[in-house]
Amino acid sequence: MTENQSKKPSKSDRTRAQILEAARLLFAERGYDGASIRDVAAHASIDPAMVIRYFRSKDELFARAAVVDLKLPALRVIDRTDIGKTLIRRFLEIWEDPANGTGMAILLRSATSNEFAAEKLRDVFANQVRPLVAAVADPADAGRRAGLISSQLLGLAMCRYLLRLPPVVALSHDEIIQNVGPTLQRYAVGEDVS
Amino acid sequence: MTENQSKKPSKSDRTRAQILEAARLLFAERGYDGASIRDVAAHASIDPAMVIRYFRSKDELFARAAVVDLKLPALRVIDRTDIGKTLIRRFLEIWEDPANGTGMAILLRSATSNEFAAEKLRDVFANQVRPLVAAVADPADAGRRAGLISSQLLGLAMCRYLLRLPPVVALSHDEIIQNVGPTLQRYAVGEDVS
DNA sequence: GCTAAAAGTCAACAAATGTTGACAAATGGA
DNA sequence: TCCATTTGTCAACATTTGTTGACTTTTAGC
Repeated sequence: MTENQSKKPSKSDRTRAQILEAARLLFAERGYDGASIRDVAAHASIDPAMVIRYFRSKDELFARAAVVDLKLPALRVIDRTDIGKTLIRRFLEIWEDPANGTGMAILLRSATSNEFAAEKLRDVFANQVRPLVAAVADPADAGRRAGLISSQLLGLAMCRYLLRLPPVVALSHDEIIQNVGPTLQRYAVGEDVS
Repeated sequence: MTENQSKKPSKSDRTRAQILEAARLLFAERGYDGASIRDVAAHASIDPAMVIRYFRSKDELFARAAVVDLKLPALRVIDRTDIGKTLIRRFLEIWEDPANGTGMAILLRSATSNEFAAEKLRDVFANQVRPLVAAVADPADAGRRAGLISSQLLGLAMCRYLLRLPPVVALSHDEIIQNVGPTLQRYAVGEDVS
């Protein structure tokens, strides 16, 4: 395998990193179809052939670029009445953090027209949001509750970061937390959620 | 203008309609980039050149295909305590109606990577959702409230119809109305929304 | 039935795309 | 210094794409 021996930061693993960085930027801004290998190469000041040499194909490059780890807080240890606010607060942090925010943008930007991205995005919510909800609510309801939470979080991200709907862009963090927090709180542990 | 004189259903305006129907179907399923003119032509059992003849370009074809009218009910005349449920109920109807649902799918599917679609989608919420909210809430807050509502509706549509997140797909209409209704109600007229 | 306009067919274009292979330059250990 | 491996460059490929123009077939009024 060509995995890191964790020894040499040698020479042009840097090239590899530059390509990946450029790819993440462009995939996040333009989506899978909109970002060509030539665009990525130009952005990394490198030859298009190098992109293929380092990553075997565009699909594989995209797979390497579309990495996300929400690092959601364990809801078990937080105040049960603050689940909603904690969730939305953490979510905003993720989107603002260049590393994770870019990953989410990459997935969301391409998920509507790229089955791989769609599957990856479903995975994120199935493996990172749902188990988290299962820890605080009846596991039998966890799927539905996680689905509802996902719909609100994903819609907010769409409106604010991709679609850039002006009134949603204008919201401050505090306003979002105050407004969306209660929604998530109810979806997570509300008794009226069937 | 080549507008209908509302006289002749003559001959191959039908071709035009077939092309448009095929285009709407494919744009809704695969997005702007994913649906080629040749695909559309094949689906309409017609020559690709005909697509260009009838609609001058792919952009123009897309513009003709991406038509949406939410036909939202006037919130003024409905029970003020039922705004949320009415909204979400109407929204579900739209997405199930082949005509309007397809239009929304076209826009949403392409909005993340096509600026025209994004602008059109922003228009839908600015011109159809916002004024409706302004009729029942302080007009000064209408933008923010409409934005929040949009985020939830759009996220639900993403999860249920495009991303097909299993737990969200599994929800019945009644469950959605019961769960999402209160959220929209609070976004529309809730006193704790800043 | 004749003819002009409409509707449809066909082949080809230019551009963009993912990908490849042959070749040159640089690097680093012996 | 020499040589083998790595790193980079260049030109080209095959395919797909939107689009066009020349041409043929069909239609419809006289």
